[in-house]
Amino acid sequence: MSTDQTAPPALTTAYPEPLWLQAKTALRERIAAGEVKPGSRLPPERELCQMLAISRVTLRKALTALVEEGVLRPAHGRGWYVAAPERKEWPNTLESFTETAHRMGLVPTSRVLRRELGTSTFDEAEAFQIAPGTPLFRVDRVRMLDGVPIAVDESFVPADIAAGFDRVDFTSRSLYDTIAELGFQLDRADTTIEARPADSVLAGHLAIAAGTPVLEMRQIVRDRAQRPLLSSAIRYAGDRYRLRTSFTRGNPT
Amino acid sequence: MSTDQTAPPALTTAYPEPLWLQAKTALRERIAAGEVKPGSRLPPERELCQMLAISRVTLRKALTALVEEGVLRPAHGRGWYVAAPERKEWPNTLESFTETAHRMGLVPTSRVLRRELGTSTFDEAEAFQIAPGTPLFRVDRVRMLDGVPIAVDESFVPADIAAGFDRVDFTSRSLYDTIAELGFQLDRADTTIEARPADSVLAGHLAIAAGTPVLEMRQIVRDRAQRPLLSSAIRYAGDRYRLRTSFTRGNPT
DNA sequence: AAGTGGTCTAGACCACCCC
DNA sequence: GGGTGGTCTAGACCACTTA
Repeated sequence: MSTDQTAPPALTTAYPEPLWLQAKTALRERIAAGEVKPGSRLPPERELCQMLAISRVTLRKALTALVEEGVLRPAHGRGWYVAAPERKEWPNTLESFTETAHRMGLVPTSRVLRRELGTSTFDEAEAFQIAPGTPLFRVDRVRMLDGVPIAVDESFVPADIAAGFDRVDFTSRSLYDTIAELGFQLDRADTTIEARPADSVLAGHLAIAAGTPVLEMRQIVRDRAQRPLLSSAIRYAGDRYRLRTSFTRGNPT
Repeated sequence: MSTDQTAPPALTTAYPEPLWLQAKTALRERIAAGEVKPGSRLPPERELCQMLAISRVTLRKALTALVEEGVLRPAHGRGWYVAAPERKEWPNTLESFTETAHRMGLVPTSRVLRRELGTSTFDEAEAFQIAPGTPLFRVDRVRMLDGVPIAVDESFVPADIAAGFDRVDFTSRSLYDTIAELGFQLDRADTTIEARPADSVLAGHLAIAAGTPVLEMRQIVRDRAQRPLLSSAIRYAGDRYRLRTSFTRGNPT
């Protein structure tokens, strides 16, 4: 055992966790605990080095890693700042109607316009990759926030998946969640979005004038086997709703 | 020892580019040139240090950056390997205007309406998390397919990033690609989408009637450090365009 | 001018892989 | 073993911000 050059075993002399990782989690926890509030500055690097008893290079590795996580932001001659807590858990998912409602502190409800078991038309069959005439479960709903109509949702589900759906109360339940809770692995949703004028029927349901801009989103949701589970068309009153999402362009982590 | 502790930098004494960045591009170019083929090993770090005349820490910063780009893969006791040029299609990217054009066999072009260096307003400054009055580069363009106007694009870029952009021909070049080629790591694009009626100016550019539905997409594109690089608002004629994407669902929980 | 982050170095030791 | 990447340090200088 030759001399250990200096390194007084500060607090944690453990091999399992690299020092910079320990520092990173320590810093993140302090920030999460509110010791340093969002928007305010961290102590200077040289100071943090003393506090954590690590070198500056190591500290900076921890700080840089926290930047990638979106926790910190560096500012050259000024210091390290805590980023606004804008953290989304699933950054690549579209914010759902329910999520939007909760973010805005509103109550989402639905009024069922139609709910039936029919047979698929040629177009529907093509979308689902099934034979025309195959039974399809259909639900049409007006979706509301605090009782104000926001959108009209037309959804189709293959009948074999939708067994028992005629007993579900879709005024408060999400069709999406209902399918997921049946154990199906929802994987991806191919989506198109466009702006269209409202026709008279839609305008009636939304209490807007015919011809008013409407945001139309069509989705086909598939499971891991790429089997279509749900096809939906939602039409939002243009001035009452806004889709929110975050696209990624980088490498996976 | 004769000392001169502050060793004069050897060959590349350039201030503008950090050494590790020079090393990174040098390595990437060598790999791209085929000097090291995909799947094979790079020379040992200590050797590369000599070749590039830089310290190991600096070299490793370059190597790590190339990992983030997907060019290299580290293997602990074995070496650094050139990653297979697997071009993954990131599932959650929005189909770009150019991609849409190619898929449909049409030619995308742009007409520049405005291109100027101005100062940021309060709103713009807030979006970019910079001080109001900070210089911003702005480009307004009409985007066309086979000469038919499809959308109007208003984009803002911080002036320090946009250095030299006044010499770029944006009638055929993508603003997005231009930024990416400068070496910025575009990471995510926070997006909102809504349907609005066209105002008279917009309607004029798109040759549609005022009040016609328009699809409005606003994005803020950030790099890995979550620094805003680009803010844009694109308004598509409702009956001439459709956004296409695919969302994935993080399903655990 | 002082304070802060950004870059860089030389050298050390550890953990992993393979012979 | 010997070679390789992974971590860590102390100290230096540079660039940016603020006063």
